[in-house]
Formats: sequence, structure tokens, C-alpha cells
Amino acid sequence: MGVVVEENCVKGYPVVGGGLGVWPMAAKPCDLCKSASALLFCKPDSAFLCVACDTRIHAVNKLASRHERLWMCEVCEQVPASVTCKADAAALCVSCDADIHSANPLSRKHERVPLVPFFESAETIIKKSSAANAAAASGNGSSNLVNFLVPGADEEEDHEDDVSWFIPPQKAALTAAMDPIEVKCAGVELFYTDFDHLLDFENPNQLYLNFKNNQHVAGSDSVVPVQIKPEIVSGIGSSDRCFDIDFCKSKLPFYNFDQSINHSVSSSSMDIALVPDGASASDISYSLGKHVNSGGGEALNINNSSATQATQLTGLDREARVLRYREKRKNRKFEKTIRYASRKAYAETRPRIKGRFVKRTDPDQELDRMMFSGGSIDFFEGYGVVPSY
DNA sequence: GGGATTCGCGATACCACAGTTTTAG
DNA sequence: CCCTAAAACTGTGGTATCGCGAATC
Repeated sequence: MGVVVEENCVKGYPVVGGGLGVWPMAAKPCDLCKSASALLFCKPDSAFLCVACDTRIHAVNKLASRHERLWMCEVCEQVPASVTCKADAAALCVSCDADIHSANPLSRKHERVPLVPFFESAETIIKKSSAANAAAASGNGSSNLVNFLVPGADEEEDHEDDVSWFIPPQKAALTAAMDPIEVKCAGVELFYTDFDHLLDFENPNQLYLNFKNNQHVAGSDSVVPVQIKPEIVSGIGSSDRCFDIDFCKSKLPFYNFDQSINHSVSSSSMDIALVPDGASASDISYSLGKHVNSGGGEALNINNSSATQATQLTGLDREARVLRYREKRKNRKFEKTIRYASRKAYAETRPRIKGRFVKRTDPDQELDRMMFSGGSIDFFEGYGVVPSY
């Protein structure tokens, strides 16, 4: 599993080649201390540095403090990022950008901007980000926030249920190549699985939502199981380490899902980006304060109080977490969830040849009229019935 | 012990179509 | 900015097919 590093594409910065399937498991270590993961690349020094070493090296004199630095790619963690994807709220290298954003039509629409080098110390940026996030948090009711609180090392296992269903096929392939995919929030490695609790469809109190125009809209297809509890849907697990989302609030300013979230395990057509594209991305504060919320107020709040600690994960820590993640993923069980009973009903009555749907004949249509007319609501027994609008 | 073959299992593609959402005019 | 029509998208189930690992020869 070699990593081809080339000097191209981004002038002066190494670029990883090979795309999916060649990423190593561990993040690139800091060139100086060798113990922590490198989080930035200093161009003048041609060195990959962790936050601590960056602070130490570049605080020596004014000249050093003017060194041009770039954040590492958040996906491969091997080379400096060259672009920022607003939709994914992630800094990506050329190769990862190409891989991820060629995955599907939706991802291709993601707005990306060139990553601007920074000259401040990484630590300062992180602190500023923390302060901004803290201010945002204190200025709003907790119910208005999504708190990406740092999972504790011991409890983290409970957060590592897989969300491969939540990842588009291409990303799933990516997962296979380098799973677990991780999202770094405020320097904290959050597996995608951290979103699982937010979207726990196996919970008896299932919540089916269409995040349309920042609102939850029940009811495409008319027949949808709906159970919306009028209280906050909290993350499962310890109360202080979870997502808190107030679904009752009319707007979710940070999550503009333009598709309904689905849990159709067998679906092969899911093109759901983890973070939707569009303007809302600017309201997301993420990854070490690289991008602090600009909208103020109800932006995604990240508590990175132990960010530094988390970023100092050693290779062994990381490997152990990955192993736990894989073990849990191996043992998981998915139960198919029917989101639209009407479609299920149609599908069950639809004529087939060798399992494939075929065009209806007239007698079939007559049968359907008999089944679906005359208020045969019993047909959907067991499902909530939502009227069409 | 190593290679070839067989078997079983899981994952996935395929199909039509009603309803919803997005886009264009 | 609003409205309408058209296009695009989504999800649904049963079967065939594919790929992979284990077992057997």
C-alpha cells in the first residue's frame, strides 16, 4: 500500500496520487515529534507539523511566524489540502477532491474554493475558533444547537455504529478502501458513525423527516410512518456527549438536507452528501477553526475543549479505534425500514417477470383500482397514513 | 502443502411506475 | 415574483447474477 507523492498540481505542495484505495490507515505523523498526527504543512520548511510543533517552531521569530502554511487534507491526511469543499465542510487535496467529487452528480455540484494558506499559528486559529463557538453556544438556547461534543475514549465505542447506508455507493467504496471515514471537527476525529445516533431509525420512536427547505415535511407518497415527539431528539448515549437537535424548531439553519434521509439499506441510489451543498455550508464551523461560522447565531456548534488531546492521537490509538469500528460494523444488523408503505403496496402488486417489474396489462390496472379505491385503508394497516397535500 | 473446484452466502443490479421535487419557460 | 408544464428524481420487491470465503478434492 504505497502512497505516491508527486510534486504537481499545487505548486510547491506535494500531492498524493493514486486516489481511492491507496490511502494508508494512519495519518501522517508530525515530522518533528513523530508522535502526533501532522495537521498542517509548512511550505518554507517543507515540513508536516502537528499543532504543538507548529506553535513551537513558528513562534521563534517574526520571520518564522510568516511561514506560509496549509491544513492537511482531511480525508487522506497525507498531503496538504488544496481546496475547501463548502458542502462537505472539508479541506481536500487534489486527489481526494477528484475522487470524492466525481462520485455522483450531487457531489459534483459541491462548491469548492481554493484553500488559502494561513500565516497565523494553528493554535491561535483553533483558540479563536473555540472562542467563536463558545460565544455562539452561549448566545443561543441549547435546543437550537447541534453540539458535537467530544466523545470520550471509553464511550466512543457506543458511537461507532456504522452508517454505510448513509454514504453514497462511491463513498461506500471509499469506506472500504480506508474505513472508517472520519470527519474532523475542531480537531476531533469524529467517525461518520457519530451521526448515527442522530439518525437512529431502529429506535422504536422512529422519526421520518423530509428536510425540505430546512423544515421537516412529512408525507411524500402520502403514507408514511410518522411519530414525531415534540421534544428534543437527543443523541443516544450519555447526555453530555451527544447531538442535541430540536426538530420542532421550524428551521435547522445548519442542516439544509435537500433530500429526505432514508434508511433503505438496499438502496443503491443514495446520493446524499453528509453535509448538503449550498449556502448553509458557510454556517458550519469545523475542523480546527479553519472555517468559523459566518452567519453567527445558530451555526453548528463544536465543542473542542479537548481538541488538542484528540489531535494528538498516536498511531496505535488510531489503529485501535479503527479495529473497534470494524469489529462493530461486522456485527451490526440492519433491518429494512419501509418508509413509504404506498410504494411497498404498489411494488407488491406490480406484475413481475423473474423478479423484475414489467409493464402493466389492463387487467392489472383494474385490480389496482379495486385495491386502492373505496377507502381500503386496511391495506396500509400498521403504517401511519398521512394525507396528501 | 498448494492449486483447482464446488458450494453457500451476501450484496447488488434490474425492472415499472406513482408521487414528489426541481427546473425551465 | 408567480404560475404552469415538463423533466428529473425517488423508492418499492423478487429474482438473477456476481464475488468472495470456506470447504473439499
